[in-house]
Amino acid sequence: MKFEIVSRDAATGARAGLLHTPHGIIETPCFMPVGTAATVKGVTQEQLEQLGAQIILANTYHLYLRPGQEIVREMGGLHGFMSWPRPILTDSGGYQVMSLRGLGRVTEDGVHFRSHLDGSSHFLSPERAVEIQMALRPDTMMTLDECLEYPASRENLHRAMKLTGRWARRAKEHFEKLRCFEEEKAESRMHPALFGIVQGGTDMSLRRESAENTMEIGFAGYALGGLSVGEPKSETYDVTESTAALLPQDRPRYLMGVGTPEDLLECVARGIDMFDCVMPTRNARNGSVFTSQGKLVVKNARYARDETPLDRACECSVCRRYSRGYIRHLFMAHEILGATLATLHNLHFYLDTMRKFRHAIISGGFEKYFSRVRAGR
RNA sequence: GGACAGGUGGCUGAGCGGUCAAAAGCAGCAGGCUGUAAACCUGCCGACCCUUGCGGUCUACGGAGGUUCGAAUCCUCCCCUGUCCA
Repeated sequence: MKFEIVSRDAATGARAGLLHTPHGIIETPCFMPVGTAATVKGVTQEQLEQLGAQIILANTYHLYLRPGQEIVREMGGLHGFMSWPRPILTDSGGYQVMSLRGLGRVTEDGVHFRSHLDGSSHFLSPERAVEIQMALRPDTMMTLDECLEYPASRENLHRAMKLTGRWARRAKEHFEKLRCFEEEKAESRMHPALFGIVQGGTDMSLRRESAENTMEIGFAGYALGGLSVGEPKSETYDVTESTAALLPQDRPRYLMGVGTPEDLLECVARGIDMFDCVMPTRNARNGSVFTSQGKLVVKNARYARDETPLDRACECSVCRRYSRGYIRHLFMAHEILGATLATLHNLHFYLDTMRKFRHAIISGGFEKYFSRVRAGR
């Protein structure tokens, strides 16, 4: 997977690049909407294309449980299955180790867990995660990692980081084996790329060790995991900056699960190329939208008679046509369209924000942009 | 006209002598959401006051009386609603 850097900001770590994938070229920095169950909740694939989403996420754990990776494989992989022509990144299920921790048990081999759907027992290993993802056929897949909640003891962080490292090596080896097998059978010329994940919490010595180990194994791209799990913002930014600086210049850097619009700006400035987060979609469904003036809880009573759009400065299809008063009504009436309109707006806001960052990096105005936006807060 | 059943906070609806400003749900108000067990979750939800405390005062379980130290809860009368019988 080729990654070219098109432009670097002179004053910050920000960079603009092009990531070549089997399903097209992604302009970075980029935001990837989250579509866990092979759907970005509330919007259609056509709408995602119109919004300019270049790449979306899907989830190994969730798709393994339902409908099962074999069904997805038979139906043309994720791209055929969900009729999405652009790139897809699949997460490995590492996040579910944390979010569903009550249902799982981590061992050296992998994760034993009970399905949150029906309680049935399952086992996910680094090799298994690779196999499932190979069947899902994304453009980019992730190694299985262990993601810990904040706060975690240094001892536990160390253990999880070392385990993630051993899992990364196993995943890489299995991935290479499967790839060779595919090549022998001439099944595919367009292989997914595998990204490794750096763990270590907010402890920089652990982060450094994890980064060095992950780089030694060698991946097409490097992700920072285990951030924005409850730690103070300053720590998130410091760890991101210091860890990004350790990673190869010529590989994409992916900050997993982050974040707010503010987080995106701060972390683009620290050299991150890729982001994903459920915030724009989940918050939208819960009646809260992002605007150029900050967060707006559109379901609040104060907007009942508000004829203005969600964001006056926004040019999205929702803001061009619908009022806050109408959208609030849809939420109060539990009409599904409310969630869709808010999601369309939020995704536009996120995607447009990233496009602006990229444009600023390329045109040489990123630092000015960065300072202005920071000063505006 | 008669026989039952019933009238409780915006709604539905528990409570059936004190621990009741009154369960629960809904509605309403607000907050939270960061690699999605999330169209979810949490808090508030009679009024007023303050030293904001498992604080005080007032008003409140159809109406008016009564019994009782004490009544949404028991008694009497009245009003209203529903079902059934004439």
